[in-house]
Amino acid sequence: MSKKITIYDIAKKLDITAATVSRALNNNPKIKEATRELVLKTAKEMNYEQNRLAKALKSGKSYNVGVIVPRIDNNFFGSVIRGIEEELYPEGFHVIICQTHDQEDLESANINSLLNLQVDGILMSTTNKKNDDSDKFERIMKKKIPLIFFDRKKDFKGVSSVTIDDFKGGYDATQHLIDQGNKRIAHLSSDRRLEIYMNRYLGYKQALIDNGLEFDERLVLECYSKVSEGRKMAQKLLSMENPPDAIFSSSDFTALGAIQEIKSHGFKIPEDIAVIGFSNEPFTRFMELSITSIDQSPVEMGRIAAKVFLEEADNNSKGIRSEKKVVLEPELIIRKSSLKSPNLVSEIKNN
Amino acid sequence: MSKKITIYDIAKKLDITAATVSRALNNNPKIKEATRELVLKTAKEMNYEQNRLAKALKSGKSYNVGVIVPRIDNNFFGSVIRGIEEELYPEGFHVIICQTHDQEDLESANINSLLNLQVDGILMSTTNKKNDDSDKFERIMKKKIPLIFFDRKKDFKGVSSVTIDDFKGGYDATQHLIDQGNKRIAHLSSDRRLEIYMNRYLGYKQALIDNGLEFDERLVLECYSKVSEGRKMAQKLLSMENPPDAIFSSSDFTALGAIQEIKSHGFKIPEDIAVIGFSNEPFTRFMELSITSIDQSPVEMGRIAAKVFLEEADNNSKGIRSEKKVVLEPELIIRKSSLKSPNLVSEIKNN
DNA sequence: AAAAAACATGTAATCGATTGCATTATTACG
DNA sequence: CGTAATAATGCAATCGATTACATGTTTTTT
Repeated sequence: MSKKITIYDIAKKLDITAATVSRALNNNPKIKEATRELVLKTAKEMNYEQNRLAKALKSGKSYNVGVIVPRIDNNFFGSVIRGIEEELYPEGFHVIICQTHDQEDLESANINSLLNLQVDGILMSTTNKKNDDSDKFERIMKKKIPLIFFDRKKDFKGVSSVTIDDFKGGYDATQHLIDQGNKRIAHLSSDRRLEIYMNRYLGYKQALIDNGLEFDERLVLECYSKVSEGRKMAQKLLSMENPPDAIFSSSDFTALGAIQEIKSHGFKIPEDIAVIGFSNEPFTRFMELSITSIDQSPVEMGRIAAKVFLEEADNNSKGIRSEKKVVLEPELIIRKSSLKSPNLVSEIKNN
Repeated sequence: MSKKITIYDIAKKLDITAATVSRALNNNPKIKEATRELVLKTAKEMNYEQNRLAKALKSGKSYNVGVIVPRIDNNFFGSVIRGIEEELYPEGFHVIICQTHDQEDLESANINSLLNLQVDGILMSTTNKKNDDSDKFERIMKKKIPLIFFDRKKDFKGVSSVTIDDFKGGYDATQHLIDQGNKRIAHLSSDRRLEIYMNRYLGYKQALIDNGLEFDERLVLECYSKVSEGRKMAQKLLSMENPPDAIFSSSDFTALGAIQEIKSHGFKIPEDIAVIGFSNEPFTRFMELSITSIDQSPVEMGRIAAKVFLEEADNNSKGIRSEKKVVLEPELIIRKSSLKSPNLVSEIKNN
């Protein structure tokens, strides 16, 4: 039965006002020490718990932040969310999760839905590909609540973002393949209307150019980030009159598919064809033929995104507008799938 | 600037009362059709959005549910949450995520925190191991909001749960190993104060007994669910005077560690030692030496947990108390790490 | 000891939406 | 056409906490 105890109940019991109780509980300096202690003690005795909805309604702050991702059952996004949650929880914020499944209409719906909930901020990895469709983001900005992009960002003035340097990731991966003696390097890309894929592609291209290698349009294929797609693409590459000697994939999953396909054709990895993925998914290091990949430090990304949010929320309350673009360094994790020089094998990290 | 539009703004504009506006927006039948339409139209024009906090305060329902898991950057829990989110979102509920990191004090803190938020229900996979420490759960039950356990449950009267039949999982895995001709089967267990691990262990034991095999206490080792621990345990097993010919691990990660260790000693899998894991983590099927495992259909588990919550919330409002214990069937996914009979190799599913 | 200053508490409005009850407008019917 | 019945709307309280402002109380100062 135990009904909810409110400050009025405490007030009645002590024969004082709810206002006094509220102040006592909030450490308002105008309250006599004795009163405060009495209130605190009574509150504990009566098992009082603040109604956060009421507080939120009054203050306009819900102490909830919305996080929108394509999907959560995925190591990368799961890890980012973990970082966000861990950073925000100690500050009293709660994290509300929404998934878009890469559908733009769901993304809009999620945004509306979160705004209705009066979230204090939105952290998201967008799935938005059209440039003209920025209304939904403007709705957030109009509400004056912080909007922070992570990984998949959109460029707006006044909007912060935390990303990794995808260009450098693509560049480093390609440079590594070149250093290993590969000359004809293919690239498995993905929807380049998303900045991340475009930048990985551009990094790849630049590395080729900087090293005086030919950039062959036909060696760049676009596909979804799925194992099966990787297999298909590898098949295409293998059937070319002049197949590549290495593949830089913008996804670990397509890299895996490519590896499976290449092996099934009797080719050796990395000797015949070297392969590099992107994201450093857990399985890349678990494989017997471990896969070289680019680590994006997702937990760190989440933590930083959360910190940026906290800063902005703070600035916001002071009327300051801020914009922060954090770019993290990608880390090339060299593993067996790309390392030809036997004298370097010992350098392979086991994790 | 655009301040938030409330029903009062609409009321003022139309020269009617907020009450009428509220009723019109809520399709109250007492409102004249013309008025309703006018209100709806005006609301749209003015870009009205309901303040869910106010509604929640008044109704006592927040349309938020809390989900507590050990961690979210883990395929299993990520997938369960995905299922929960997908089921609840269309019903207007939002999912608030909390992580316990397997620390019981954090679990308590999370529960308190969610209760303060006035969540309408809590879905959780407990990390609680002590039997006496049920106060925190009772706090939830006292609040009369649905509490649903998934995967790692606690048994309380009136509390629902969605789990898989871990006993059967353990039994099936062991039976499969026996069917493959193994006689000395070890078991890598984990903290058996948690029902799931206890049940997997019991299933393993029962299968041995049912098949007339000796149950050797020394072949049961307990460790954390980590790759490194799996290696350690495998080392122990290999150094026995009479090592096992198969290992059933209650975790895919320890299974992987064991496989790595076994291979490094020059033994063949599954010929010398067969290995089975538990959870069907993505990497188990990606490996070249794919790992046999038990699938727990996590997304489904999440969906069902969410459905049970919805039912209970509904019952609750009708004053009905309900309790539902759903037990899902585990599925043995046979892969290379356990399949000795060459004539069956073709049966291995590729996914 | 009176006035001023400092301190502690009370009063009442507010956040935005909902809802039982009262009131008014409309329709129906004899 | 008057009145009962019904439909539509208004009034005001409520959910629980916060807070500017008013009021009351104690302490300090001279």
